[in-house]
Amino acid sequence: MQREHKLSEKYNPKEFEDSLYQNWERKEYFKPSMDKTKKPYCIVMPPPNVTGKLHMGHALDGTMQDILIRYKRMCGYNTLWLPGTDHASIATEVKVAEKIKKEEGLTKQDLGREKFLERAWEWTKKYGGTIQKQQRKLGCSCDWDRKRFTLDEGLSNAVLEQFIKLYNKDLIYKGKRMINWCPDCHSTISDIEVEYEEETSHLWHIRYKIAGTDDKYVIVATTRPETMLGDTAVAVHPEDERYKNIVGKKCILPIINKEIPIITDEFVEKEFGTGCVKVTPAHDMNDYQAGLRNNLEIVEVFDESGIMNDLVPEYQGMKITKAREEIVKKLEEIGALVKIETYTHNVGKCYRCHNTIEPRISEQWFVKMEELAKPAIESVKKNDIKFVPKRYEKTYFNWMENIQDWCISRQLWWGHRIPAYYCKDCGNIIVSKQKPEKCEKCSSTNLIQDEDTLDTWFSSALWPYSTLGWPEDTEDFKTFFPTNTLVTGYDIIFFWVARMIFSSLESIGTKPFSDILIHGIVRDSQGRKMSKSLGNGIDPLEIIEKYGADALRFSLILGITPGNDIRFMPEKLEQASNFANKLWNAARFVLMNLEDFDENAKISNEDFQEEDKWIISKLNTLVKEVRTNLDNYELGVATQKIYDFIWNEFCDWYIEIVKVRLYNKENKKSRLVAQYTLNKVLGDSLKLLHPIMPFVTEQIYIQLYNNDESIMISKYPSYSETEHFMQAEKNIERLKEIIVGIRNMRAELNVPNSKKAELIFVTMHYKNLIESSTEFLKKLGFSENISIQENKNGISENAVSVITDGIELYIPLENLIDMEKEKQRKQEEKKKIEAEIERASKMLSNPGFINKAPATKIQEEKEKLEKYKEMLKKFED
RNA sequence: GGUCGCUUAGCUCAGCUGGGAGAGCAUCUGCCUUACAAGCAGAGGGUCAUAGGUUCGAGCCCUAUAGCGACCACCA
Repeated sequence: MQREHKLSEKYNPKEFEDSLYQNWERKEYFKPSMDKTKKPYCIVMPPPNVTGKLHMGHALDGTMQDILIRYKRMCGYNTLWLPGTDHASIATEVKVAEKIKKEEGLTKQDLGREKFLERAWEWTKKYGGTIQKQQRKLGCSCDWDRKRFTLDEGLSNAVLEQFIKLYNKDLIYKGKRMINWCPDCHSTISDIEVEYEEETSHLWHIRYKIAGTDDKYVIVATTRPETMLGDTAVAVHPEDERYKNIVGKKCILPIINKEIPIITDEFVEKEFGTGCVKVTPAHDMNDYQAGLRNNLEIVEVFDESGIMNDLVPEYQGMKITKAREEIVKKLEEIGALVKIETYTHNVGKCYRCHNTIEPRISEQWFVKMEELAKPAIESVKKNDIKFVPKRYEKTYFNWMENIQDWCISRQLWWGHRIPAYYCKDCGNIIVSKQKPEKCEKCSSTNLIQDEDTLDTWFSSALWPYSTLGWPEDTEDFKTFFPTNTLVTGYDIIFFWVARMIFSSLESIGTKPFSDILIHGIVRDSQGRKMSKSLGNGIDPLEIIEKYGADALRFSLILGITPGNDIRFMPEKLEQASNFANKLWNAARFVLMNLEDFDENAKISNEDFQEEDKWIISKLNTLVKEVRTNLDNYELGVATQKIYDFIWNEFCDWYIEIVKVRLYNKENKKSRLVAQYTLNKVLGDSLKLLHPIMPFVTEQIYIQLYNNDESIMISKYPSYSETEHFMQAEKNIERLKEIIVGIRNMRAELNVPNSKKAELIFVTMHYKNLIESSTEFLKKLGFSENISIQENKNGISENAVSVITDGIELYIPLENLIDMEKEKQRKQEEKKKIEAEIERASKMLSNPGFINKAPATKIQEEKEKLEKYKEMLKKFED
């Protein structure tokens, strides 16, 4: 059969990446087979923000997942990779509000809830598909028909179901607590959404007069003088001798001249400031706790927008910052300000808008964490769920073991509205999926729903099962849950991973996934985090445009270790793209020489020449190792090994060795076997590489096998005992050594490759091997004739020698070289061997080594010593 | 304050359960050898942060120290 290939002369990913992808999608290769006889394997994709754009982090995340899913698919699993997006409540709401403000000059409130949500949906519909288009560009083989969105009907139902379940079990409650309030987003945020930033400010020392005295004072130090209006005590450490005498007395709050008690509490640090703390339970987390312990009154100073309330009319209506200035000024006037120190401390900021967080007391919905955390810790402890790398377990435990209740209500509109209804008449709370007809208690129909929505992570926490159809008992859910691998960055272990675990354990009773593959973040070439403000972000789409998706994927994966950050180096892209190019050209060569290849020809082991067995055996070992690496999530090493094999073994050696056979059309059998081997090795290499570089491999594969079957549904190569040829591996390695020796010698003695020279081999053991390899030895050894003899008889004293274990090679080059240089070279070689002998003998003469080292190791060293001794003799002959 | 990670060639990083230090880029020397100059063939370059310890043997295990980084906690 005549074959021809259609690979263009230059590797150009743009020519084929998109069309291959469309073809895969059209043929529904991304869909699970739902074949019951196959083992299921499922990855649920971490949902990016619905209106987001693909960044490098997504690219890394997507590539890793795609490698795993493609690998498992080729291994015969019934695979599902389920994609989707998150509504990202605050992020989206802020963006939409900004747009409306900019375009129409209206605020959210002007527009009203209903209208605002309409706009948000419009926005979502407009930008919602962007990231998925981009993931397609990257080659992600997700089943797009199953894509989910956290605000979909099904998922929203799951959210309600979960909420009600937890509420009925008393695991969700409404309570008045101190929460983190973002005055700008006008909403609560959870503890982990607060980011602490260092800020240089002041420490104001203020004196409070002790009641009943004229000249006795207590001095407190504070970073927030404006909250002093809400002070309801001053606290000192119980063991602080300095203040023993005033404890239990009262002091007078300046400005409002109110008497407040002086109390003791353990939370006060004696060494800090003056050792006296003003306690403002309404506006500080610690003070709040201290207030609870000491039964202190709670006095609020400002409202939810950060505006001073009517506590002191003078400051009413001021912003916090303004009030601070005014109050400091006032304190100075009345002589209560003792000193101002410059002070650097951490200030809590909103992770979204980066404005200062105000701790406030407010009535909110919480998830009770204590009970939920226990099984979540347990399942990781007993390895039911495994972190890769393992060290992240510690991070997880640390957090889970110290977890606080989770504030889940948000004063936002874009999200799942809390399914709680309040009876206006009797105050009863009814939690139900739909608005009840009437109050269960008083039968009033005057019911209103809670205004708040849920934390976006509440719905994300259900993602692994809500996307599969839960609470319905769907086919997908039955087949794929619990899912297998979760791939995500360490930055969302708390936000997301931990919450998925306890949510699933609680409401379904099983883990949501078995393995958690954690990766780091992609940094810029200087190691900085990529960020909008720095403008150092690299757009994966630009990279794909320039280098192709394969190169991007390869550069992100090669040589990485799980859980470590990676630096994005443009040089690495060059490497990746060069590799694709190398493979492309190798494929062109193979295809060129396969034009008359008979695929149906029967080849048996006896037909192979030594080099065929060598490469097949090498490939066989590679297959075994790569499978193990991929099974253990060592994507970086697996990639490195495939790269090394294709470039350094297959291209650099096998193809070069086999050229002679391909060009000699006389010896049909030899040529056919070479063709067979090329075909097989290239084909299997493509398969091995396919999960990492899906596009080039497919493009070549189609040409190689000249049919319609896609590489992505082909069988991943597996190790075969019958393809293991130890002796052939050793033999070819020996010949490689000889050839490298010749090349070295020529380079060092400046013998141009165009000067052909005779090769005289002296060997007993490798006679047959060399005889059967003369053709390629001539080519790679820059020679036109080769002779083999069993001893050195008749060889010129001045012939250049290359000595290896078991083979001596003499090359009569006397007329072409500087004999002085050759002598030096020989001396160097000899020295190296002597050094080896010394090393081995030293080891073997060490009684400790002989007594304690494993026998195999000792034997190995003995053999080496013998070998080098033998070689040294050859030098001295 | 606590936890974790990193420190290996000029640069960016690999190095699995301890058994002769690797890659890519950069540098230097030769090559347009009919798949590939995005290439081929060679070369140089490392007391594996420091100091101890365990071991016959340590880049790898243990202890301490230093520098860098991340996360958690939050002393007002």
